[in-house]
Amino acid sequence: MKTTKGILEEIYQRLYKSFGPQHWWPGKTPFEVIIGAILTQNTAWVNVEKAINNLRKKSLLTPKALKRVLPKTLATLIRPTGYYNQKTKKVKNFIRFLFDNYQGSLKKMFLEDFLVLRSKLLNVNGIGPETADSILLYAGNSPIFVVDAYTRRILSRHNLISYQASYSEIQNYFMDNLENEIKLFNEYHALLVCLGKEICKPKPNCRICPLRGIEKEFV
DNA sequence: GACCAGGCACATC
DNA sequence: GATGTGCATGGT
Repeated sequence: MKTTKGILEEIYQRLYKSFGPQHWWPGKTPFEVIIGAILTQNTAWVNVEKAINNLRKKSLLTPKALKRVLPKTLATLIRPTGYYNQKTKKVKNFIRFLFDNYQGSLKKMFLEDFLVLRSKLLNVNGIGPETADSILLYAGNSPIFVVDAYTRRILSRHNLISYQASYSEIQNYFMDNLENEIKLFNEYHALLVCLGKEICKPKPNCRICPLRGIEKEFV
């Protein structure tokens, strides 16, 4: 009989052993992380990279530049990520939020208590719980666990949570049972994404899954 | 050509 | 609170 804490540690160890450190987030600056977090919503990362590169070429990866750019221009540049009209509004909404509250300064924004900032980010149209938490953890270096579709799929496949569990239920499942360490939260989520991309897909390849049978040890 | 990808807002019950 | 739908490109 293992505890939840025990099985979460076991999962982490196995993933780390299989895939190694992930060095997340795949973005050069905190601002780039934030834009990437918005653009990757329900979108393959390879397409986000194309959009980020388009923005970089036009020197648009700064708050000021994105404040000035015309929505139509922005939409064209982020087209590869899909939903480009929606995402144009989302990016613009975040930029407006950043200037209205923090004079366009990420440094000032992250001086805010991270739970207060979280609730403010959730009030920005286009930023939901996963995007907010990704911003807080990977751009702001705050101790919060990011939950995504892979997390839900992997845990429910192993009968550790219900597939219908809410975002906060899954988040608490981790945060109530893991040490409150930024580095651990960072690496753990990245490793789950790695497993999800490689193996735990809609059509899984359980034969080579490093977590195979882990739920049986739990009972 | 079908299926999928590191969500979210909004309408409706 | 749960469930359904629109948003859209690009890779496999």
